[in-house]
Amino acid sequence: MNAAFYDRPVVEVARDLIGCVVRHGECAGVIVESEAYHDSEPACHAFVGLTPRTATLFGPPGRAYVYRSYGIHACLNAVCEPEGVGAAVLIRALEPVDGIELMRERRGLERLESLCSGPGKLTQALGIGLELNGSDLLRGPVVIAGRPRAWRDIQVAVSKRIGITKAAELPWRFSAADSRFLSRPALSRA
DNA sequence: CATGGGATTGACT
DNA sequence: GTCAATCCCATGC
Repeated sequence: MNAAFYDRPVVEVARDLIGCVVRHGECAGVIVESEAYHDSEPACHAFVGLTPRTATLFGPPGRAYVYRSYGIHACLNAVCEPEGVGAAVLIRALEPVDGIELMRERRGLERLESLCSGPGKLTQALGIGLELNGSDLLRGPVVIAGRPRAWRDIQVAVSKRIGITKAAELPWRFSAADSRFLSRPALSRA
């Protein structure tokens, strides 16, 4: 993975991240669900413009945007598009690959399919907190690597984004077809 | 300075 | 299916 990968239209990057690997320390998982957000549409945090909260989104591509959701959870995004454009891909679900026992400890759960099947779950499983906001996804501590061979020709499904009230009709959610590790099934349409 | 709303989750009816 | 937990921060007075 290189810097140019993220310096592209955010919807393309969201699709291409399916099958890629997120790693933090000994824990890692394959991305099976993602969503695109862009400052031109109101569901994106960057829609309000450049503020302290959105500064990371408008910064250089290839960085992590980590924010607190509902006062409780952290959610991980990959910042995309050129500096000055507020856009990012929300990582919504992973298929656990490495460090599974540590994930189980952090989550307090055994079931493999429940460890990373949601944006707040996977940050808990991988130990990703707000202190990693703005960190470099090419250098770490959190890194995203390209698709393993087995995931090279995976089928990607398209659907509507989940859990938002504004611009909810945009088909900007992507998922690995038939994955058992999604936050919700991808029933849908392009 | 006070207020209100989430890109969610897990527990409960 | 319903609902509370909990906190950052954008907005408005």
